[in-house]
Amino acid sequence: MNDRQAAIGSLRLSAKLDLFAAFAEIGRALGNPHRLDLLEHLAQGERSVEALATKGGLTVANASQHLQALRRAGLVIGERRGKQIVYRLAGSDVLDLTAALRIVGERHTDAVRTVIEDYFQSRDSLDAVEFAALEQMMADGLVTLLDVRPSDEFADGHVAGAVNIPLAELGSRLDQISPDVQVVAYCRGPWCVLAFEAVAFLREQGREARRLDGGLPEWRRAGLPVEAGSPR
Amino acid sequence: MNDRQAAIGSLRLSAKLDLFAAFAEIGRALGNPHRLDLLEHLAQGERSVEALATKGGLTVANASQHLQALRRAGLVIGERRGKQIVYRLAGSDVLDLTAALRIVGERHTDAVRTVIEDYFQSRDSLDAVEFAALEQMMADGLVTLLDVRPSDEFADGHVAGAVNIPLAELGSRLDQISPDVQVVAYCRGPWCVLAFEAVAFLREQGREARRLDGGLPEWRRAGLPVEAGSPR
DNA sequence: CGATCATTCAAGAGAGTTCTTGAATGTTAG
DNA sequence: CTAACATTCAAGAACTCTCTTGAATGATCG
Repeated sequence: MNDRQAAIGSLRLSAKLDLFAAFAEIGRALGNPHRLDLLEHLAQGERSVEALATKGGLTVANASQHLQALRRAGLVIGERRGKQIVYRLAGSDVLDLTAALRIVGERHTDAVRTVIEDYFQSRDSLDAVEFAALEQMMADGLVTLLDVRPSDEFADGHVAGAVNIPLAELGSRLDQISPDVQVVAYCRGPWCVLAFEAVAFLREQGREARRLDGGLPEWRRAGLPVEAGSPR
Repeated sequence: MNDRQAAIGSLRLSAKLDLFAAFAEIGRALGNPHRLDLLEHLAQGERSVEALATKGGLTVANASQHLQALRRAGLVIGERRGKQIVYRLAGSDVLDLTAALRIVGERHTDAVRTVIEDYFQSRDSLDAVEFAALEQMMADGLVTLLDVRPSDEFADGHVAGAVNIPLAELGSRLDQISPDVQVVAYCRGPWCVLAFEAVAFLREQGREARRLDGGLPEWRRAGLPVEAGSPR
């Protein structure tokens, strides 16, 4: 029996480390800002390596390497489609994982609060509109729903009834937003900074503006209406 | 307006990278097998640095460094209590995060399946007993619930009605387990290898044994009865 | 079938992580 | 106040990660 006991002991240690090493690989994949950015873009829909590189501000070779790290961790899947390789999230549980990461970050990490407060003086801009509240406001005609992502992403799919004004054009197209109703802005996800900035800018301009609590992936996942088509 | 536009642009980039860097720090904290092990131990209850170092097979200085990485990421909290510093999980959302990590690992990472299959030839041992099923079996008197953690952890808190036989003593204390009823084994959590090995060993010995789907932290979190006291 | 395009591979410089060792800090007990 | 104790800090060696550059692969198009 002692041989078996010894075997159990040594086996335990290596099996445990191997198992934890596999989980740690997923953790490491989440441990880089660019890779989190890539995951956010992939949460919008599938994308080619080149598209992801452009959106993420990376060289193609570098983006490819990050995507391979994500693939090894089982977070994304790459599939050849014609000349390109198209990546997508490996499953909806990946969204759950990033959401869990976000919740821990929001609650416990001073860094996150500090970053947000550094850029947006008033805490009000943190106060987000829930999906259900937005639907009510839209039904009542009390709101302009503003999608501040770039036009190509809007065209690829957006919340039904949203108007697209990319953040960069917000200043010059302010006259296209009725001053009489509140604005609710959204972008790629709950951490997407575009919406924070749009809200900050609109408030500076004297508009009543708030952020939507979540972006397109969360909206889609809640089974709420999404439409696609060319931007205005 | 153009100044403001430019400001928005540059701000956007740095704010985004800062935010994602904060989240990535949490990811990195999850990106090391020893730190995942420490989190599993902390999920049992609060522990001093020395206790964690011993359980994790680390030097005290090294354990301290890992714990500080976890603390910077907002995953654990350290509090001075007398001469010692006692660490605990920063919140229940940390359990949610590790659970999300586990789910992605189980579904998508070949490495996890490979590791498990390498050590446990029969897939049956993966087939875990749910909490509700266990409660029914216990009510019917059809089961021996076996806690295979070391005695000190058992004494610190365990599932009500469980019997403690640490894995290392399982061979020599086999006669203390009735051969007439099924055995359900559990340990520290869903990835804890002790229970896997106990099940493998018991099956080799011709016993009917299965793993509980979760460990003490999950049981406690489900609001199910926990008792503390000295081991037999 | 050769040209072109998208992606991956390979190698290397620079930065960050991990673990070890020994000293420093801060708290308690006598 | 001093000794003992638990933890943290600091520095350095070995290793891993990240990004860049240029070449290699593999698919499509004419």
